Amino acid sequence: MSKTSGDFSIGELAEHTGVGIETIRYYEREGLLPRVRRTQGGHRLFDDTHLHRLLFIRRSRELGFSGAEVRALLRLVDGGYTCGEVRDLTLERLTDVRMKIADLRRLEKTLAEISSKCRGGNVPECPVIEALSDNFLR
Amino acid sequence: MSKTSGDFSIGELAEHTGVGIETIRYYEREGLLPRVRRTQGGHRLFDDTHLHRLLFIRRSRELGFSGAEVRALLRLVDGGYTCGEVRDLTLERLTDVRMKIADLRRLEKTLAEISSKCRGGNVPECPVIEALSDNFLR
DNA sequence: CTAGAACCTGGAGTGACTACAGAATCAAGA
DNA sequence: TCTTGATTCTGTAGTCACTCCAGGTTCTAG
Repeated sequence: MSKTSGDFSIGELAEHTGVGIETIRYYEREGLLPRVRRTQGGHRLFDDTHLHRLLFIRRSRELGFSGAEVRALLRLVDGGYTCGEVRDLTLERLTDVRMKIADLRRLEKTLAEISSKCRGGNVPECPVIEALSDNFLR
Repeated sequence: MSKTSGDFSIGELAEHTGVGIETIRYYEREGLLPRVRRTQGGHRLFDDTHLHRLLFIRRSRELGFSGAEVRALLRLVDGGYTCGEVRDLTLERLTDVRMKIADLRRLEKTLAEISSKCRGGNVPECPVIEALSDNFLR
């Protein structure tokens, strides 16, 4: 089996998707990507289906889905999913993200407050430190 | 050295803070918590300072600070810094937090968008999957 | 045909825990 | 005081999602 026009080497696939070579091999090992064709010499030959699946995986990961969740999404894709199942996963993720944002905004407020009280200089006693240890993160 | 009124066992500390026993030991090993007193038998004896520090660490971790970042925050608390240094470090954290918030808000927007298009149910066509599969995310 | 770029496998390392085995210690009741 | 069962101890290994490396093989352009 040799490379034809529609095929990618692993390096080309990595370049097209922004996913590292090692990571692609890892995904294959873990079964997120299906087993792939090889050349006589053993080099991997990918095609468009791999490209799409890999982009799907990358986007899902970027959105914060865990490996297991990506696996679940892929199972749904592969085997006749229902819209409801997918929506549940997505909404769970959304709730999670919103909670993290709320937490970070509280922290931002605290950090902004205490840093605004400080005008720098070499004074070794700084009220910020007290604010940090007492107030910080309630 | 034996346990007195102000002391906690590791189990009590875990219960008070919601941090697992193994994780507390891990933090001590990694130097996030200072070396702790022991009974004659070798059991750890914690006090309020450990309690506060542990709560601080837990909260920071929950907010997505890495171990290294928590370490930096703790150095702030521990002192030995001039007011100027403290302010710089605080502002660095603040920038960091704001970037994290921006990232998460983009993420939230995307998740909300794609999940809002979905009405659930048993329909086998799902806009979430389509969104993940197509080029529509950037 | 050859040089060197790209690729291969198997294994180890990372960060931040988490789990476990087997031994020692502790606290409370008889 | 003794016993019993809960708790804690150390040290090691496992988890997740990669990432890096060594040492060897294959591919491709000139």
